Amino acid sequence: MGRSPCCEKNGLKKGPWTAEEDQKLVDYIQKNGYGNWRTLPKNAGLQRCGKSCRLRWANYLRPDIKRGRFSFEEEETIIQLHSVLGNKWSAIAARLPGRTDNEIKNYWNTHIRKRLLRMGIDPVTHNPRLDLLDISSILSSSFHSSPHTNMFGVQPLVSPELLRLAASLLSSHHTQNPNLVHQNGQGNQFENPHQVQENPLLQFQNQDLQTLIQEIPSCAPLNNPNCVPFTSDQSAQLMEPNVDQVPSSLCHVNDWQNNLENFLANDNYDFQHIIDTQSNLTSNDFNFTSHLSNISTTSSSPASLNSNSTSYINGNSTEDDREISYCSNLFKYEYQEILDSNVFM
DNA sequence: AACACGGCCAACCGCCTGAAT
DNA sequence: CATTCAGGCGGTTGGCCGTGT
Repeated sequence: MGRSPCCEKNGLKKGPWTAEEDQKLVDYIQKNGYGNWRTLPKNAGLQRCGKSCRLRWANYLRPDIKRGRFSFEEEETIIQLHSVLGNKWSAIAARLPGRTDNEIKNYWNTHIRKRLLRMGIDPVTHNPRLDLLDISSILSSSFHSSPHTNMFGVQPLVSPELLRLAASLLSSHHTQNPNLVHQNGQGNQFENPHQVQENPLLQFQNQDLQTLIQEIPSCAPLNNPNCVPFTSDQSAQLMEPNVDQVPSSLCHVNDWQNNLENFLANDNYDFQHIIDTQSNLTSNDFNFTSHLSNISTTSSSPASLNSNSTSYINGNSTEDDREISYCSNLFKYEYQEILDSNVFM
């Protein structure tokens, strides 16, 4: 025989907890501690099963739970951890003090996942969505002549061809590096060892990519101490028509865009050489920036001004601003991944 | 004011693993 | 060794609430 049943399951209450039930549970745990969820409800005078009590305590009543909106740093941490751990919410929660797995799971499904999809990023693989590449290809063909936005309100970050190449390179790198393989053991959907040998990007030189990564202008880098939440004064300043008053720690989106465009036009990086030597690539493959042009024109948040696409990038800004930051960092991250992999050796 | 709709999130469901018997 | 269950986890649901019409 096995263990005896923990409790009589008939007649137990389900559904939302009342304040009275919460108080009973808190009082009991404060006096006796928790651990034996099997006997706890009976001892605490609750008509609930132990499982329900454990969940209520862990997700809501625990005193060290942090409430309120997720910070920019927390959000970036979730995205980065999810790219490595997948849907291991408890493992992700273990690295975010005060946040529960349930809360992170809900936040992912209601906010982050949708935003990644809107950005054309597969929230499962964190790679560009292959199902959008054909659409992106059509839209990017008129990239130079007309800065139109696509159905998501943004320009493609990179060309379809480059996305495909990056995706295949990343997938080969992920399968080579055990630290980047999901814990559930599932392989990357792009896994194909032969792609590495066939990929023309392999002919890029290490120095070219290193130069590219180092010189891409930064915007709101992760963990940058200068990227701090808006104070009320700063928010007020952002609403003022005189944009010269904006604190220097904030990066004006137009400045960032101009910097990036200047960089791309700079002779320091010989794009033409790459284009000339790679028959699969064209000049369109190196246009990254105009997706910013339609950002924040409709937002009424203090982080944005409503005219002329004036948005500011800092550590605690609007969802649009977070998209810019994430796009930029994702772009740099992808190239760093390519460089870090040993496929050039 | 009434209704419809969609977003959010607390709580439940079902499965898996390891421990107890 | 087989059986049974507690605890833990991820997926899903249903009700509440805000917003739009």
